[in-house]
Amino acid sequence: MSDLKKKYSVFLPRTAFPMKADLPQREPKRLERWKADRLYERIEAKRRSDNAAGTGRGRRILHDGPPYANGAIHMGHALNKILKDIVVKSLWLDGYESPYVPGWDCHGLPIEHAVEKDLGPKRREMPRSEFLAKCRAYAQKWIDAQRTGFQRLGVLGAWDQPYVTMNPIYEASVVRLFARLFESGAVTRKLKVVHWSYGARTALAEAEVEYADRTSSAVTVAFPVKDEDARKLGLPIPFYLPIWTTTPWTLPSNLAIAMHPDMEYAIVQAGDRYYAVVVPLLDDFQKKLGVALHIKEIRKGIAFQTLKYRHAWIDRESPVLLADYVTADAGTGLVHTSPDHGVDDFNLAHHLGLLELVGPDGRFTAAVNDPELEGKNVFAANPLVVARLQSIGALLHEEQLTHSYPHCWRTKTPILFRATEQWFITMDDELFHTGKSLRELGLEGVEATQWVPPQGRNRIHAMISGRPDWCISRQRAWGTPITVLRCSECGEPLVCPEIFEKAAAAIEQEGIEAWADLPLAQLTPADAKCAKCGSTAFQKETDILDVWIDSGVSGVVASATSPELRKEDYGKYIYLEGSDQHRGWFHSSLLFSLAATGEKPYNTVVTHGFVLDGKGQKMSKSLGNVITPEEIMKTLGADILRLWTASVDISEDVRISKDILERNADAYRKIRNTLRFLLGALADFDSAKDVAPEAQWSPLDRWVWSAFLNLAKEVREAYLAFDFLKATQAILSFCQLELSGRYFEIIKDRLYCDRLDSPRRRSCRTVCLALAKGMTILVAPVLSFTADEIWEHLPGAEGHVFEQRFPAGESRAEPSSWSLLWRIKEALNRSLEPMRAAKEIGTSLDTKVSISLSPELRPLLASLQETLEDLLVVSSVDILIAGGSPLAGDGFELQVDPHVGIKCPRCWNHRGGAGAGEHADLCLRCSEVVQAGVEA
RNA sequence: AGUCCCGUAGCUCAGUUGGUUAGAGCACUACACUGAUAAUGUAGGGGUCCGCAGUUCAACUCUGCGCGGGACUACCA
Repeated sequence: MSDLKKKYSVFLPRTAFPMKADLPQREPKRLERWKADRLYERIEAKRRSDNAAGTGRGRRILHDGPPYANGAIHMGHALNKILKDIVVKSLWLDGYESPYVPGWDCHGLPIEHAVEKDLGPKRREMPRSEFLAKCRAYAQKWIDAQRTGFQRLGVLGAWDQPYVTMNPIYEASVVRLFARLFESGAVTRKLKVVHWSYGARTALAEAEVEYADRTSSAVTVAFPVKDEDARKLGLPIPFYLPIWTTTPWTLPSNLAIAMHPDMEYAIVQAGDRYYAVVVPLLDDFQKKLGVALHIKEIRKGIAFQTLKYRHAWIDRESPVLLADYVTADAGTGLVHTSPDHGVDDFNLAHHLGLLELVGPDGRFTAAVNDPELEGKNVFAANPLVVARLQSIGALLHEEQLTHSYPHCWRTKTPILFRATEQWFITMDDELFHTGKSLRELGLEGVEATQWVPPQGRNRIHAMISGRPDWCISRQRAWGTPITVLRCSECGEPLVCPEIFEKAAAAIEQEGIEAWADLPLAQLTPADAKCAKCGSTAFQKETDILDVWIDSGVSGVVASATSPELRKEDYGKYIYLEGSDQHRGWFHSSLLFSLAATGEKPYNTVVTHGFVLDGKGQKMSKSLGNVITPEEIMKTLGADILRLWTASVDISEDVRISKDILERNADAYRKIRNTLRFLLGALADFDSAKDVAPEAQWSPLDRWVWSAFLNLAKEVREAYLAFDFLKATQAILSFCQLELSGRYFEIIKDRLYCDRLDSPRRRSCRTVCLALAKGMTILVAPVLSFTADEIWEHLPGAEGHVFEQRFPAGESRAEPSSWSLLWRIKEALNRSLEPMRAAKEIGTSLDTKVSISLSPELRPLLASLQETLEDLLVVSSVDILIAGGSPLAGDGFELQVDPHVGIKCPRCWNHRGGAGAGEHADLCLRCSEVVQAGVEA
């Protein structure tokens, strides 16, 4: 029997496109080819010529947020870069020029530290410029590593010409833009409270602070109120304000006491004194004093608004101030305030002046005017202060408190907060004589930007409304220098355009290293004189700029310096970054660009969540749940990772795990096999003679093409709206339902068994080719490697898949008739199941179906103009028009029975027995095909 | 600790202004096919919509309080 079966040949799918993807092996080879073909440049050139010819859609550009050039790429990088690549590729396929210029952020502390760590003690002897060169080399190493990693993900872009913040041209641009910040009136110099390491004698950035447990003396101290001041407010006498602090050494700098305006304070008698204490802490206060408290009355904090008090031992009168940040967690609800040594304190009370009693070495200066304290380290002074409080009767209580306290991570000394002079970008002063402040301009910019998802708008709006002036100076080395001079006598800065330009010119040649080496004499203007003290001696400023300025002006600098970008691109960029960049790059780009140019860089900002593990936990070494792009490249390949990227809801945090990736590999196989079937159907397809004009397409082919056009519209719109999840789910579902489940099942017969030149086979193959092309294009932004591979196997495909345009066209569906057919088919499938279970049938071709139809449905089915046996993949169909009462439910009923006819050995339907001679058991169609084959 | 965001099948996601029996794809199970074959088709099972309380004729959907997760800002007198 088996050789009888073999006797009849059918036209099976045939393609060189392999079922097994082998992505980890094949992708790198494909990458090499892309590189050799200069694929990126080729696509861009194509879009440029389209635009020149008037057939393009103009320019739409995603501006890359620069990753920090430190360390190997992680999943967060991969997610971000792949998303950007999907955007760029969708724009290409929609007909835009969309140059993608990747960037790197290179200056700053983490690199400086890494290099210092490598150098060890050698760092101290090293000239600044040499140290900077080491930092430069370190950053370059990681740029190269990351570039390789990003390219491996399939990201196309101007990898040969990235923008790099440590490029001398970039550095010089930043210096020039900084000069413009001065011109715009955005820069001021003022005091700020910073983390100060007396061990390193420097201000520390957040990242340099580490927390460790420390035991401090926590004291409760009574500050007296003058009797006459107490009387003015009707307070009992003698009246004291008790405060609690863990840093007794800051008491000489006390300039105010903060109370909460709305909290209730009890006026209590303890022994022969009266105190104010916030109500929830009364018990605590009583325990500390060890005597009974008698509550006299209760007042809100605001009632103390005008109260003045005396310092515990210094001859000084200070005010009570109201502050919302006061809590009733610990202490007394009255907060010791020294603007020199606390951020809140400074913000609340710096108008009272700063005392500057503590020097950079952490010792009290002569200004303290106290022989016992002068010259003492502040932490060593703590016991002295406590003893003094004890002796004058101001100490109500002392205890040892172990708490988490900031330490300098290099010298391990405890940190103090210290007010120092720094450079700031001012948020509320008028800029450019526009009558508007940077804050106002920023908020306008937020309104004029499209935020995706829309919640981003609120988030950044709140930050810009509330943010303080931006401190932009750092006492570090690896960064853009603040190219001003300082008076050698009094430290007053000398800022002038001439110096900026000279510095910029030198830096443009040799990088920021040039600033340290630039001779002072060359820089100093001829008649320079200190505005404050009249001195003519100057030295170069050694502070550098906050790295956020570097990256914040990347849009401005890249537009001006990248060969692929133009000045007019600025202002219309798409930004796409993790949601943390609301506070980071979106924020700095908006403010610094506005301050330097008066214009914001972007008009669309897209954000995505963070990558978590399969359980929604943050990835960390200690949890052992870290997945790296590198290992995915080795095991599954970039297209699987890309599919994952396009299958999760990026507006929230996203999850990844081996299991989740495996699901995506399954989905990938489904798509790959669907495309492979189409390619197989196109074996030996000759575009010259096998194409059927659309007017001759069969109804079924027109149906599937309409369905495809609907899909293409949905997918294109989803891509352009950054909704990649929707795009891939639609594609996947189309592969599964419309193509594999419906269309392919039906066309197998005509593809395999019709004669080669049958009109419906030709129509079908024409549509298969269109579907294959179209699907490949739709999938290309995500499955770039695979799309490229398919394109090579497509008959008559020209150019590169990324040079194509999204398929478009009006869908001409006849939805009601086809949806009726699919409902009938579903019902049929359900009734087939029990028959299979009973071993009455195997395939649906073993059956005959009677359909009882409501009369009004008859024309619908007739309008399909296809043979129902073919559409339902059964051997025969009878239509019975139901008379009398209309049929319930869907308007049809099915009667399914095993077909008893002769099975055609070639096409397996049961309409056999129509052939002649030795082919007697064939069906009519097959016998004709076989006959023709014999004759030919 | 504060602010903001999130919590629907094993997984990834839909779920219109509150309104019948909460959907899709994958995975799983079974069956069929062996002419998409390390494929393919069909059917089926599976959900206290994080928990509790409230508003309502009616809550996955609105409110409050928890729990869990994440981002940001702090660590504080």
